[in-house]
Amino acid sequence: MSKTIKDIANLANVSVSTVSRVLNNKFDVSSKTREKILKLMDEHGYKPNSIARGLVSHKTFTVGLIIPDISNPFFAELACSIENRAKNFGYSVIFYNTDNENQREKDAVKLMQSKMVDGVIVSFSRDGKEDLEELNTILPTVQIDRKIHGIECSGVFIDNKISAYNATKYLIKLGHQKIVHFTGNLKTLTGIDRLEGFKNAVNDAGISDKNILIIDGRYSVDSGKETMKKLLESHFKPTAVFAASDLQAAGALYIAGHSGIKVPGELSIIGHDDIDLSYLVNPNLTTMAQPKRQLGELAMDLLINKIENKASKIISDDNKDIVLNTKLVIRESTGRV
Amino acid sequence: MSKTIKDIANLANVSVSTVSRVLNNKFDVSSKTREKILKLMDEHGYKPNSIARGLVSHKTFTVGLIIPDISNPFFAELACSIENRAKNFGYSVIFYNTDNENQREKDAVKLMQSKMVDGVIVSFSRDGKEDLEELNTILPTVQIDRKIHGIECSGVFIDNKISAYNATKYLIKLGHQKIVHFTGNLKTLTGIDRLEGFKNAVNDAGISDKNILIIDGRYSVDSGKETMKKLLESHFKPTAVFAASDLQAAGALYIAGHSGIKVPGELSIIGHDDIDLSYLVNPNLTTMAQPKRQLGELAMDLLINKIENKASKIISDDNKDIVLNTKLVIRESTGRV
DNA sequence: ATTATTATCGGTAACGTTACCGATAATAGT
DNA sequence: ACTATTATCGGTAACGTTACCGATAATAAT
Repeated sequence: MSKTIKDIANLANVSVSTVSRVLNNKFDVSSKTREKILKLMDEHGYKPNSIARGLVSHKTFTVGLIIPDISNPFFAELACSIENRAKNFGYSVIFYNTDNENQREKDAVKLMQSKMVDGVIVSFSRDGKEDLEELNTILPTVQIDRKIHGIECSGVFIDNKISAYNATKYLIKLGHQKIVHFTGNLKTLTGIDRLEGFKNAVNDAGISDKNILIIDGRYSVDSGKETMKKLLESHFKPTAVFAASDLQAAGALYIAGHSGIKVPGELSIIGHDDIDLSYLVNPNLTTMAQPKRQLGELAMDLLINKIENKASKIISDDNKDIVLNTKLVIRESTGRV
Repeated sequence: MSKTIKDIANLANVSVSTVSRVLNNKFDVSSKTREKILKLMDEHGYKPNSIARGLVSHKTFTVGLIIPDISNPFFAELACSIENRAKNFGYSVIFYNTDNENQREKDAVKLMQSKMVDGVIVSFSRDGKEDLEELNTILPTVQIDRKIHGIECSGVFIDNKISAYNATKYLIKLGHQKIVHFTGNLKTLTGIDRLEGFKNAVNDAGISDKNILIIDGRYSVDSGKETMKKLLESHFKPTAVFAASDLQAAGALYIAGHSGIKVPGELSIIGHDDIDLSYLVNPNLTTMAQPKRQLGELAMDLLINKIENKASKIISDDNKDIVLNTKLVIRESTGRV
């Protein structure tokens, strides 16, 4: 079927070693035979078999990306920048959706090991701690977005506590004294930290517990809709909502709109992440902008470092987390009380 | 480092052949030694090296996904359903963003061949015709969303002409007689077909050329914004817009909103695709809904068929396109003139 | 008891590539 | 002219697995 190094060698009347040498730009081959071989490879459309290469070199130039859900715009953007960055380094990426299910995370770990990827970028739920721990011992691994503590595995994150704190503080600055928080998935540190940042902000502002409400949620639009419905059915009447994600905020906005609640007139809503959607909804969302492209690129850079340091057995400083900051983007969904 | 079949064989005092046999569930091994080996594999955390497997079996259980941009929600959803489906069949997927650049498409083809994937799902621009042709001869290939004609390579699509025709017809039914179309990327058949469907509909309705306007665009939000700005600066005052994608429609909506143009009061807008965004913007978008999940799943099914038929050398009927239909979803962005 | 059959296993080659060690021929050094 | 060096190449083993062909031992058939 497709030509091998052997075929080219026969065609050129040289040994496979020589062909391999021109393939790898080794210097000890005359320019005459090099040209000849190059020409033959081109004519016969020879493409090196990276599977065979991988077997002997123990390098596949492939990295794994294990994320909850690539149809979530936030992760899609991460994936995009990771893939672009990977391409620059000559790597390709194989992705795996976990749907936040631990069994899938386990499967993913097994898969990555079996596929002999050179490294992995992961966003695990806390249930996956053991699995991440295992993965980290067998492969260069970097975490992204969702950190799991207590493991010697660095990553790139944002400071969710500060981010949530600032979001809440902004609401308070606008005069809001009765605020509800739609939490993210509390099986992720991201969700927990945002909750804590929220609590800290209301505490620091001296707002009493009976004037705040915390409702459990997930990061999705559907969750935002459901949570908003729950809120409307309750007797708690807040003037502002801090949603743990823009998707939730958009869902809440949707329900508010269809329930005749004016935003920001009667209710202010602030989201988190600044995905494309946030400035397209109406009113468009005030939110905490994550540097998504940068997150992805830095994660890839960190991974490349780990991979290459491991190869050269250098003990380096690549086990330090990279923590970026979010930025408050003020748009139309928030206003003075 | 990690255990090999040889290690297990030594541990169990058997040959590598025997270990390989239990690994592949061959029947000619006694249950006693099978148990022993299974136990040892478990204890030592043995995981088969799929690279080595792939080298001898010429099967990697990996498929390629070559798409313009995974951060585009439409393709993200396709990718999600493709990956889920692939998982069911025991395959993983490696994805590649082309950014609609032909050079990237060429690179992707080379990559997929070199990585020895078992098959590929592609969404190419028309510039990539030769490359798709080449890919199709060396690997089981199925097209998705964007068809390139004149190649013996089937795929799953929607009927874009009919879909655009119906979208336009709906506008006409609402009484609109002055309509503009924001085209998609005309380097894709998808864009061309939607344009033609639009033309057919206005022609069939007897609307004269001077009452329609066609503006070149791309599928992105930014394109929608720019195109809308262009439209507003022109002297053409339509009562309705048919945008080739929801992203464009959302961009147009954004500009309309910030220019004080009431939608649908002064201008009706209909989009295409029905991504999540469409019902979250305000007013939410009337659009032609694509069966995205189904598109992805059927593409994967088709690919699996091609892969396995090729393996068993059966000449089958898998070179027929699958064409699905879209559905008009009436929401708030369109109204009577 | 002797042969035929089956169950169970081992040995070896192969997949396509790279790494390593030598071998030869060509050139340089004295 | 003779040795030392360099440039250029070939041969072979190895990576981890599977496929194939036998070999042995155990059982069944006569």
